[in-house]
Amino acid sequence: MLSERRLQVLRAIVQDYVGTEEPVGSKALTERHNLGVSPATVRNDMAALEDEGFIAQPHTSAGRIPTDKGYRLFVDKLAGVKPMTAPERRAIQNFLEGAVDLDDVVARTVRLLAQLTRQVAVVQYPSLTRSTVRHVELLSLAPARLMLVLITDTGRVEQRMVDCPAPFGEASLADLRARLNSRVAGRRFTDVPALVEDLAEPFEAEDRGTVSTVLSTLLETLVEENEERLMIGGTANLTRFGHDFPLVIRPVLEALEEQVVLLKLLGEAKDPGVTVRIGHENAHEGLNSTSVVSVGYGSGGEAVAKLGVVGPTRMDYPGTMGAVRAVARYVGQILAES
Amino acid sequence: MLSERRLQVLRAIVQDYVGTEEPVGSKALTERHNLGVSPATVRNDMAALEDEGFIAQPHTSAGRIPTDKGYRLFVDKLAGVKPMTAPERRAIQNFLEGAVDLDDVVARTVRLLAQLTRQVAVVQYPSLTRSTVRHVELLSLAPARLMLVLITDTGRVEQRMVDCPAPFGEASLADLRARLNSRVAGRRFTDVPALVEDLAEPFEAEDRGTVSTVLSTLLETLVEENEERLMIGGTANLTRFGHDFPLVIRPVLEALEEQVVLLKLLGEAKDPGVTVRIGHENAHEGLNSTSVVSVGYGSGGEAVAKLGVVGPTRMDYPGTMGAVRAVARYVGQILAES
DNA sequence: TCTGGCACTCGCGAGCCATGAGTGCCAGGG
DNA sequence: CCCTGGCACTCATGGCTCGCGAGTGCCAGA
Repeated sequence: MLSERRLQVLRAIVQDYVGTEEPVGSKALTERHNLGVSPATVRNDMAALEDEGFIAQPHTSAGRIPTDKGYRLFVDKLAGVKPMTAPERRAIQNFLEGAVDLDDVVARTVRLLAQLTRQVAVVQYPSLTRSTVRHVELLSLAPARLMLVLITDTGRVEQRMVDCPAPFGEASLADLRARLNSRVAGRRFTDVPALVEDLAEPFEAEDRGTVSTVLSTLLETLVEENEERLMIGGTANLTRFGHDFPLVIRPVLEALEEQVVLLKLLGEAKDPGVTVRIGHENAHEGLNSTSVVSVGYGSGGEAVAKLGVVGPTRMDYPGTMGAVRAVARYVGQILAES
Repeated sequence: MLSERRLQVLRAIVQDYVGTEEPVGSKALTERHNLGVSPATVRNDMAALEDEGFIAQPHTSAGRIPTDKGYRLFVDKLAGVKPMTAPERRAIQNFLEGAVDLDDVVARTVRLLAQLTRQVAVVQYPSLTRSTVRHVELLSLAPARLMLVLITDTGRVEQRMVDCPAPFGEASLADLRARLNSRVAGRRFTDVPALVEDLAEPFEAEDRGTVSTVLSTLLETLVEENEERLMIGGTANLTRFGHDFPLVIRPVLEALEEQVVLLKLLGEAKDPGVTVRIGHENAHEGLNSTSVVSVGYGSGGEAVAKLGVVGPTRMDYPGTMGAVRAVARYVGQILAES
């Protein structure tokens, strides 16, 4: 097992490297951190850390840089989450409170995260599956054409066209609208299928076709919208990646364009708290030299979606984790209020 | 005035430079294009073109590259728009026809444009001001709380909460819904304010407050939504910018994050056809080394929004213009159908 | 187990030079 | 008057050497 001092050496290496972007040597370490030992001792410790795979040297006569494994240890054991200061928290709250609708909340959150962390921010829209139905509306656009509008408790609105197998009268429409809402309003999306199962029964034979078409469209909407949307921002921060960045930035940009990839990325994190995936821990190849810090957020006790940032593995983990956690908390509050 | 041959020399320079990314010299020019004259003659022409500001040399002993002014002349006089081939057109149409709703149309358009041009694509959502109202729906969420849903002919849906000054009965609601739709359905957004002016009059005194609240919310929606949305994609193509790209890419990414900047960018183009803004012709500083190719598109004869691409000034203008024009045409078709 | 000392490695930047692409200019010919 | 071949000149580029110095590993002694 690694001695206490060796862990401190690792911590110092991570901190210095994150700060300077340059490989850190034994001498510089003893100067900047008072470890109470000489460079030679530190060298021995570094050799041990390298044997264990926590640090590596880019070329023979250079200092050491942390490996993914080194960052992992740092995050797990050596560093906490740096809480936001009170003024920062107030600023976050003020900024988010100005939002007028759900799109705006998400847009503001992305901007905020990107600015606070100076990294690329990713925010998932609140998921429909965990949401509840506020209202279902049916509009008649043409004799055999309806529009179905679904309104969720998070303020999201989804609409679908429905082509009816047969003309559908206004009276039937009002009837269906009333029955539908009395069944599903206030209920969770996941419960809806069971709740509407026998809804077509009371209708006249001629209307049943349309009713079941409407119902299946509704159910489809629930399922389809599980391909959840998300918003990203702060891509300009990619230029902070480092000197070799032309090679690194391209796959990252490509990955960021693939919503599927990002959703999987966020989805993988199962922890209730802040999750950090470092370098090769990310399944997607293009993101092998990035770290992803993510956390769930939600309007109640329950997480309805995730948000996070993507940055270089060489990032300020405590600060980033603190910012991500704080933003998630306040977004949750805002959603609960509205 | 520039002789015919000099224009051909300029055209050849632009084409070669776009192809090779390297300054082009007199000898290479005569070899690759059969101009029928010797390198020495070309040199004289080049000197003249340089005097006029159409080309420049990065350093003394290097070839020439086109200036913004050179590209401008090329686009205006020397190059046409390269039409898409039939298979390309079919592919565009097929790809866009798979779209299920407006969001999907825009998303697909962005992807398509980015792929065809290998550049950054920007697509503006169809504007509300030029659209017409398909339907206005009013839902009662609570005794004194309504939801207003606005559906446009382009398939866009906007919703707003309305807090009523007094409870509003179901009968009044149905009445208002009917009157409202009979007035505005099928009408242009710009005409709506005049059309609903006296709509509150037939109502009972106790309801008038609510009616006028609803109306003003509706009008607000029209105005607010002039802050139009847009979608961008293909940012990974920024890596094609060239060798010096770290310096260039950053301001571009920053500009792309500012929707306001992009909207202004697209808005500036007034031509009915494809508009090209080259390098410093772009008002925004960060985009001084990029060119923007944009065009309006719309579901009828009229343009309801713009789309375009942002790329390096050294781009294949004829091909890009062709792709942009073709995509706009097919998006218009798709919108008209739905 | 820590420390000081010492020899060794090797990436980096400076300086130097040859190369060659490309230019401008000029004098001669159609 | 315009085009052409020739010629001298410029200068960025790439290969090369070389010294510097940061950083290491190892060892002997406290």
